[in-house]
Amino acid sequence: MGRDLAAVLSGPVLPAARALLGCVLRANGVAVRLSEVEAYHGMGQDEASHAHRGRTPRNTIMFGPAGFAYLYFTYGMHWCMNVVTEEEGHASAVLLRALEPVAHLEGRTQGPALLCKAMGIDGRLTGHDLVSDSLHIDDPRDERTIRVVKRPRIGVDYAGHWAKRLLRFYIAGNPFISRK
DNA sequence: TCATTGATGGTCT
DNA sequence: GACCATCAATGAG
Repeated sequence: MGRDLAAVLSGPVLPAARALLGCVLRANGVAVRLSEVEAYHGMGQDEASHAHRGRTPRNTIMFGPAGFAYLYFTYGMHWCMNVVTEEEGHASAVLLRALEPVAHLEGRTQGPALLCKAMGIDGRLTGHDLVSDSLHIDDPRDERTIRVVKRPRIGVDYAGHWAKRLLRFYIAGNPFISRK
């Protein structure tokens, strides 16, 4: 991971989420481009965040330093991946919701669980950093400006006014999006 | 096109 | 015991 991206991930979650759009994720030898993400704030704030009630065994990686993977298992069958952001002790993260293949890739990639399935990512990677051979995120430093669409997050209707906040981001015009 | 539901099991109260 | 940052299949309109 480049120095600039690492610095942004160590800062506030909104710019971090924005910066991850268009970045190249590589896992198990496959490279893809991130096309849709969601931002989740830390403890005591965001009612949709896994960390909002405090630290538990599951979410403890969210409280660590930025640039690590937080994997969680949900609905009895799906893995979803986050990138931890902000400084150690602040539990915010960015959920990876969809990606655009850059080479041949089997299966659909529009949705957080589909993304993990297609990339062969599961709970074994939780707590893993994003600078290794098996898991890596890089900013391609593309000169093109990415137009970002902001929408409410998916599947968090229980979260009161936090459900309405525009914390879901995707690349405008990109077809690899989980939902219109 | 939209709403509903079953699958399936970890996590937290 | 209830809930769940999901997905695919189903059926109504």
